[in-house]
Amino acid sequence: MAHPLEDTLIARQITPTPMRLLVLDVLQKEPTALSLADVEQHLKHADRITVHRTLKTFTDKGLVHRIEDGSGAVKFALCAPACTPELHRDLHVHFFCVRCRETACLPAVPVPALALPGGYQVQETSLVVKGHCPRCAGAV
Amino acid sequence: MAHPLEDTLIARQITPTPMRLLVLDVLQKEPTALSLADVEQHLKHADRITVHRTLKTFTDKGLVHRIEDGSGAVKFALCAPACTPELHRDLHVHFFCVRCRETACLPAVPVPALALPGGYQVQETSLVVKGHCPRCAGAV
DNA sequence: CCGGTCGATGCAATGGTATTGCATTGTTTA
DNA sequence: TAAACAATGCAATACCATTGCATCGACCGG
Repeated sequence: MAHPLEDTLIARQITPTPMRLLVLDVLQKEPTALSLADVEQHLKHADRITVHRTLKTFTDKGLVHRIEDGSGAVKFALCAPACTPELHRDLHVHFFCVRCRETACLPAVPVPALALPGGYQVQETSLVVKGHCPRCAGAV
Repeated sequence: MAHPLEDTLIARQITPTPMRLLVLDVLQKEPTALSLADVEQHLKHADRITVHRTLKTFTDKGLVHRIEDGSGAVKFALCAPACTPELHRDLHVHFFCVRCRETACLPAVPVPALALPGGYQVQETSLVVKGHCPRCAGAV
């Protein structure tokens, strides 16, 4: 089809706008998770607040997921197609490199099932591994 | 012994001071992890920056561990005695209740071993589960 | 064609948390 | 006693996230 980016937004019930297409494009091209400031830097002429609200919209609609990697800033990455706003199905591990401060999604490593004590109602699980990524580990 | 709090600090090579003993006392008495603001609130007359540096000292010495639970503020909780500044041995799951915003350590739930792709050098693993704690789940 | 409504955008301003600089206090040590 | 050092406290700063408000533009009914 002619406009795959637009279709991606429409499938999530997000009105396609130029700004949203730009943000989505950046997210699709980057292999790592991006913070608000990262996206802003890719789109030199974009307003910070608008990007912020765009990412919030994407998150609410289940298009991207938030990653709190401990870097101080929340990062965002595209969700798997099976994810919905209500249920985040794409439970994978995130790796935060303390050297280059990049956060990578590791879809091949699922979050293992946990046996919590009784009474806890789980909504979401976040598993972040910190260390050196292959590139930085080799460069030391 | 007469001063178990002092001995705890000395064992970690931390000079005991009144302020540090107070902070340690608060951490020991609270069952949940505490943020900087939480500790500050327990110690009405304590300076925020001093508490901050006290917690930083404790973290550096391996007495407490940092928990980034996504609440926006970093929280702190006492480590197991086996932990050292170099190696954090007490790898357990943390539970963040989205209702009361309290973070609990779940020592009974260890972090499972992960099979990461080759090349990654792991330093630290953080597993935070979000949802409703037993108290809040029952109160709904 | 016109006016109204609504969503999206952009600027300004605010709030909260973490952090640093510097002066002061207090304790140890020569 | 004086110097040295650690700990403390105040002031100021930086950074990220968020909200309020005004504007723009598309869509819709009349």
